[in-house]
Amino acid sequence: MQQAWEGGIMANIKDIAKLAGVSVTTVSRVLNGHPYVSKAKREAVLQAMETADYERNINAVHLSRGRTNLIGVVVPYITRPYFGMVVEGIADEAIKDNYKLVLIQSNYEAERELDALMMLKLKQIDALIICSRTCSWEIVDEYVQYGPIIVLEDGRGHQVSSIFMDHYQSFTRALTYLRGKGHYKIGYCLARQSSPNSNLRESAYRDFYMNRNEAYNHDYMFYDCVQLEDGEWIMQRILKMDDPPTALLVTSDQVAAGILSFCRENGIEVPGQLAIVGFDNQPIARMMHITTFEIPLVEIGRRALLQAVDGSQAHEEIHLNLIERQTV
Amino acid sequence: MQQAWEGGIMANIKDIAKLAGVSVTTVSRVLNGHPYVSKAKREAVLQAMETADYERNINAVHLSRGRTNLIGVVVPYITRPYFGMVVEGIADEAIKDNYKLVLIQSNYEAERELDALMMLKLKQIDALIICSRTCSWEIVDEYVQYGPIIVLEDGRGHQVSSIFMDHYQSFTRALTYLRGKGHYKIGYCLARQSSPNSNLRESAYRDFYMNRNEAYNHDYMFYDCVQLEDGEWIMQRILKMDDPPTALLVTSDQVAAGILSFCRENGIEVPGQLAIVGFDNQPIARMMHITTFEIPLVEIGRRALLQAVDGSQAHEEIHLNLIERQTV
DNA sequence: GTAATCTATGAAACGCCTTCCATGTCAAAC
DNA sequence: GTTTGACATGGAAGGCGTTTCATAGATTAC
Repeated sequence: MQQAWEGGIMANIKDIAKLAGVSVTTVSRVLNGHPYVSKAKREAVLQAMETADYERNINAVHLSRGRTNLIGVVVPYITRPYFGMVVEGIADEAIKDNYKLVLIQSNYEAERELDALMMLKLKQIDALIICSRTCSWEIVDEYVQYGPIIVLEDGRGHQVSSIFMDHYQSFTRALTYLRGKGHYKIGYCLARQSSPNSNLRESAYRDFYMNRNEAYNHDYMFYDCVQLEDGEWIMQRILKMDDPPTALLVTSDQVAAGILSFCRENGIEVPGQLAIVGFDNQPIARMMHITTFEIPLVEIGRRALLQAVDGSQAHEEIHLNLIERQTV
Repeated sequence: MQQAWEGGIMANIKDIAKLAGVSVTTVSRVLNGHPYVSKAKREAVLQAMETADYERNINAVHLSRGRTNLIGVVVPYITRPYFGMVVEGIADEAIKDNYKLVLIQSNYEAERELDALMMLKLKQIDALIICSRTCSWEIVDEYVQYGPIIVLEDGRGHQVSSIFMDHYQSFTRALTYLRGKGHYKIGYCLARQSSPNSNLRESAYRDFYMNRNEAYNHDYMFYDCVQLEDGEWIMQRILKMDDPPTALLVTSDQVAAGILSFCRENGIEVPGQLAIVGFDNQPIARMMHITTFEIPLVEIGRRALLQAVDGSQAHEEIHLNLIERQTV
């Protein structure tokens, strides 16, 4: 299918070659900045491109090279600030390396993630960054042969690159910190019940109590806590308890903010009656003075992109810092 | 460049044709679900594809078709909830139509937006949705010939599709509403000083006061207000005023939330001392009971994608509804 | 002075799929 | 009994760069 061009037809490399009186090879060399082109011919080619208003057919380049300079990014929901920040970092870095991003919003549906993996297989994207995995490792492992896959969770033991946080340690630290402040009845709010990160956190919690030979209350565990609004039902449930927790580890500042907001409106003193530790250090945590673990999400996004471009396998662990503010 | 394949080489359509004993045309027909293929051959082809673990080279398809099923989306910052919600809508709808998104974060740099326009020209994307424009109309107009361009602002008079809000009317309505509540000293907080949407709002403001032969105070106008944190400096400035505004039109719920939060912490009564009207109806507005104009951002994103796919030119105007809560 | 390099250049192969056009069969229509 | 149209199938012409290989003159090396 020929392309429209002002006054005729979109020029292609052949036309340019003819116009400049050289071979297509030479034009290609000029196009790609290869050496071994005489100054005279280079100029003739540039002139011809100018005259014909030439633009490379990028799809032909992709076909020929077998690469697209496109990198896939899978996020469950782009509206969640956590993922927004990661994508921001990825996008910032992508520009520098002349990559573009293909955004795949998975809604945590395996099928959509599979779609993204398939794009990698079909070489529509050069690499894939999975910000929160839905597919099983078995499936992901099948696709590593087609290109770099980067995950934001502990990927050691798999042929992927990964950049992940020390959730076990952070949770342990948070628990110790709260214990130091006299809290024994500590609850937590997680996002997905059985995500890799959640598992890590739950083991940290279990171990913390087991190591001390103490029992813990299953009512203090909340799942599917992801957004502001979730603060409300969490607190409603806590209010109904005979023996409510005195502290809450909340793995998203959004949820922490929702909880805190509810408390303020309902006269529940924070940290007096309820201490709150958030995660992420999002703007809202700063605004509401929430004590939280800082996660350098933008930076993580950047590094993920670099890993994607680099292609060599690596595993980076990120240590989180606790920022003490006013909710503990 | 041949592709690796288990035990040899990635099969291509020719291999399949040979394996199935048919022509490549027939294979292509099966691949694309065209009619006029006998059941026997169709099955033979499917069998062959199975055997050879065939996958189409998507880049070849793109080259051949001159389309990529990719749609570009330009947003200044993906972390801003406003754009996050729009992109969410776009992504939701894109999946249904089997389109993927290429995300271009412009940071309001014209060059990056130009990059996106260039992708359209090079047919790397089939259409482009510009959520907040940076380039001049002259430039955009040049690129409409290469494919559908959709803008989220009033695009009437240009060869683009557009979906936009009645900002003039909404602002007028908000002002009337506040006046009805006894407010004369009304200020506003805008994002970019000279964006199309801001201009609309400023004219509404000016007209409102001019029509009444009243003067207005230039100190009451705040620009570059986009995120939570901006609430603070806005309020700091207001606190320093001898004659501060009694009401504020804030064109982002994020900023409104920041302002409200500051007020609560500093004993400024809302709406007693300061009334606040937000825009967007984001989750945070619901949580903080902010009176706000609802903008159906996700739905707008959806429609934008539909316009992109559809390709026919259209201009949709969206009317905003005021949601009365507790800040006026 | 001759071998080894470097510089320049182009033909042709390669990446791979879609689609137009031509051809042929078979059954329904008149 | 012939015409018409639906159904089937394949050849070949696109769509367009990149890259390998071959060739040859110009230098440099020893």
